Amino acid sequence: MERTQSGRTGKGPGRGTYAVGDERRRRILDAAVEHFAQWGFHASSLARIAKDVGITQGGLLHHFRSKEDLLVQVLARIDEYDEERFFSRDFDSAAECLTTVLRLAEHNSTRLERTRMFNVLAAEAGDPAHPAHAYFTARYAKLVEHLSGTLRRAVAAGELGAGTDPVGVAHELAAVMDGLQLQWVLNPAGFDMTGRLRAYLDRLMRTLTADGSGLPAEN
Amino acid sequence: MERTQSGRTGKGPGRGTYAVGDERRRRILDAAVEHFAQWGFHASSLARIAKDVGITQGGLLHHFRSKEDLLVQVLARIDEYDEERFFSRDFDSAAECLTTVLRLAEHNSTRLERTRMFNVLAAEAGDPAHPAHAYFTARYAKLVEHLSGTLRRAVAAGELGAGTDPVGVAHELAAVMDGLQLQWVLNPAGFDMTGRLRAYLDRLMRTLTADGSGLPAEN
DNA sequence: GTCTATAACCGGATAGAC
DNA sequence: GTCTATCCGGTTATAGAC
Repeated sequence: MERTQSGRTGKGPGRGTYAVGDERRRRILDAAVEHFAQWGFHASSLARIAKDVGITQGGLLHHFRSKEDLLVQVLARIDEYDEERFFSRDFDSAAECLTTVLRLAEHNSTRLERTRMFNVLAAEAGDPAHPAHAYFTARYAKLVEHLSGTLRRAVAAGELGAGTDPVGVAHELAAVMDGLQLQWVLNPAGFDMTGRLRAYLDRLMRTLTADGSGLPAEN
Repeated sequence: MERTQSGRTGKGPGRGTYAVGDERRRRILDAAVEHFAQWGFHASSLARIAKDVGITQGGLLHHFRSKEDLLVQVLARIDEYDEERFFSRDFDSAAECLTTVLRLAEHNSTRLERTRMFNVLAAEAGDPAHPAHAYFTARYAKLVEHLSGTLRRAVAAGELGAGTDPVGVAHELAAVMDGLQLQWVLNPAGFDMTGRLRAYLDRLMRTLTADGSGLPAEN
C-alpha cells in the first residue's frame, strides 16, 4: 500500500517486467486483501474478488496464475510496510524498538480489513497443508529473531536487566500484539488496541530496565 | 469432551430429550471440531465431516438441522469445560485465578485440533456477519468481566497494588493467551506455550503485587 | 487484457424410500 | 436413523474469441 515499486519481480502469467503503473494488478491485490479478511483463504472466491475490481474471474487469472499465487502475492505486498519500518532497521535501544512496535500497531489500527485478514490467515496457517503455513512460521521466526536480538543487545548495553530472557520476551511481545488485534477486530469501536499495547509496553520496560524507566514520555 | 451430561437441552431436528448415550451425535461433534480447525467454518464441508463419522451428509443433517446449527452446538460443547473450571468459580485471590488460567492453557496444549479451531473461528468471527460473531464477542466480554472482577477484589483485599488497572490487565491477559496459542499451533513441537504463559503470569504478579511475590511456587 | 464458454467438480439443503 | 436422489448454485481452471 505504501510502496509500489520496491521488489516487484514480475511473475504474472503474461508477463516480463511490469510497467510501473500496473493499476489493475494493484486493485486486484487490494480487493483480495478485503476478501481474504472476510472469508479467509479457502472460502474466498476469485469470481467475487474479480467482480469487486470490475472484471471477470477469467480476467483475474490473467494477472495471477492461480488462487494460491494470488495469496502469496498478497502476503508479499503486506510485508513491504513492516519490512521497511521494522525488520530492516537496527535499533539503538529497546525503547526505540518498542516505540516502533507501538507505531506499527497504531498503523494497523487504521486498517481493519488488513488486520482481520492477517488474523484469519495466521490462524488458518496453523494447518501445515495451508498455502500460507511456511510464510507464517517464517514470519514469526524472523520477528522473534529481530526482537530478541535487539533485546539481547539492550541487555549487553545495560539498558535492560541481566535477568531478561530475550527470546521469551520476544515471543510474549508477538503474542500480545496478535491477541490485542484479535480482540480489536471483534470490537473495533469499543477496544483501544493502541492504548492497551502502550500500557503493556510501558509496564514491560519498567519491569525489565535496570532503573525502572518505562517508554519515552512522548508515546 | 469432559462432560457429556450437563446442559444438553436437546434441540436436534428429530428430537425431544436425548438419551444419555447419544454416541453418534458426540462423534459428529468431535469430527466437526477437527474440520472447523483445519478449514474454518466456511470452507468445511458437511459431507467430509459425515464421511469421517461413517455416515452420509444426509444422515448428518438428521442430527443437526444445518451447518450453522452444527457450529453453534460445537461452540456450546467446547464451553462446557471452561465453564466448569473457570467461569463458574469465584476465586479467593488473583494468584489462584491466574494459576487456574495456567491450568487451562496446559489443558489446551494437549488438544491441538481444538485450539486451532478456536484460533480460526475467533479470527473469522471478526466479520460481524459470521455465525460465531456474537458468540465470540460475548465470550470475550464474559472473560474480561470475570478476570477484572477477580483482580478488582484482589486490589481491594490488598493482594495487588492500588495502581492496578483490572480491566486493562484482563484484556492483556486474554491477548497473551490467544497470541501464545496462535504461535503454538503454528509450531506445536518447538514452542512451549505453557512455559511462556507461566513466565508471563509470574512477572505480571511480581509487578502488580504489593510485596513483589510471583505465582505460587508449585506452578 | 479481457471476455465468454465450458469442463469437471463440490456446496448445502430437501424429499422420500426403507 | 440413515440412505439415495435431486435441486440449484458455486468453485477453480482452461480454451479460444476479440
